[in-house]
Amino acid sequence: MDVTYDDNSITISGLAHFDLKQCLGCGQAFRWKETNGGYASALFGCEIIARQDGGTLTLAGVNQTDGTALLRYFDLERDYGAVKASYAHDVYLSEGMQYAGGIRVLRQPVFETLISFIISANNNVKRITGIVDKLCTAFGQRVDTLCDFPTAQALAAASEADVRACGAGYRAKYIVEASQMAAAGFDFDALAGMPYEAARQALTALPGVGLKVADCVCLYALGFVQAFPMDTWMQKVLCGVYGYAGKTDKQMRAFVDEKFGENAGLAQQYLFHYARTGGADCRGDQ
DNA sequence: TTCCAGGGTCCTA
DNA sequence: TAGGACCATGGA
Repeated sequence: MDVTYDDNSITISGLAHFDLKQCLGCGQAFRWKETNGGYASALFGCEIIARQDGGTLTLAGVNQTDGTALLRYFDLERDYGAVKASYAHDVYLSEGMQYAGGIRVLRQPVFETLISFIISANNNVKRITGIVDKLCTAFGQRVDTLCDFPTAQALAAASEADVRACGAGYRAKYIVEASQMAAAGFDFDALAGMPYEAARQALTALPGVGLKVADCVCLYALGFVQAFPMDTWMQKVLCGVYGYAGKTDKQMRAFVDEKFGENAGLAQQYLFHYARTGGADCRGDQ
C-alpha cells in the first residue's frame, strides 16, 4: 500500500481486499451518498469525496491530518488477506467472502455510531439511513453541500418531539437521553482502552443500548474486532447454517469465540451482508 | 392486513 | 434468570 498526499486529497494505491461500494453499502455506515462516480460524506469537518479505480482509492477534500484518520476509518492497515485465509475452511463464510470480499469493517466516530445503532433497534437499513439523514439536516453542522452528524451537545439540547419528527419513533427518547449522558461527560475515550467485555458492559449503561447495540459500537467505532453483533440475520445464519441453538448471551459468546475466534466481527460483517443481500438460503442447508 | 427490520425496556413469574 | 408485551414506522 502506497499513500501520497496532495493539497486537499489523499491517494492510496496498491490496495487489495478493498471495495469502496461494498464497504459503504453493507449496512455498517449510513451517511455516504452516491455521487458522480464516487461517494460523498461530511466527516472530520470536511466534505469528502471518495472514489475507487481498481486498487487505488482517492479521497478528495481532506488535509493530511484527515488523511491519517481516514486510513484508520477505512481500516486500510489490517491484513485482510490473512484474515480471510484463516476462514477458508468455512464453506458458508467462504461464499460470503467470495460474494463481497472487498468489505472492510470501518472504524467510525463513536457518538455517531452509538446513535445510529440506537436507531437500528427493530428497524431496517433503509429506514435507518433516512432517519440519520434527517437528524443531520435538522441538528448537524453544514459542511459545504452536506451536513455533518450532530454533536452530542446538539442532540442533548433537542426536544424528544423534534427528534421523533425525524422518524425516530419511540427511539427518540433514547437518542436524547443518551446524548445528554454523552454531553455530560460519558467517557467514550476510556472505552477503547478497556478490555472488550468491560467496554461492552459500560456501553449498556446508556439508554437504548443493550448488548447488541453495544457490540455494534465496539466493532464499528472502538476497533474491537472480536465483537459479534447478534441481530436477526445473524440468528438466522447461526441457527440455519451452523446449527447454533443457544439462547443466553454467554452461550452465544462461547460459540462465536470457538467458531470465529479473535476476528469474529470481521466474519460477522461478511456473513451479515451475504445473508441479507446475497440471495443464499441462510435458514439451513449446510 | 400482516409481517418484518442490524432490539431495548419493563414487568412478571 | 427467562419469557413476553410493548414500542413507531414504512416497505414487502
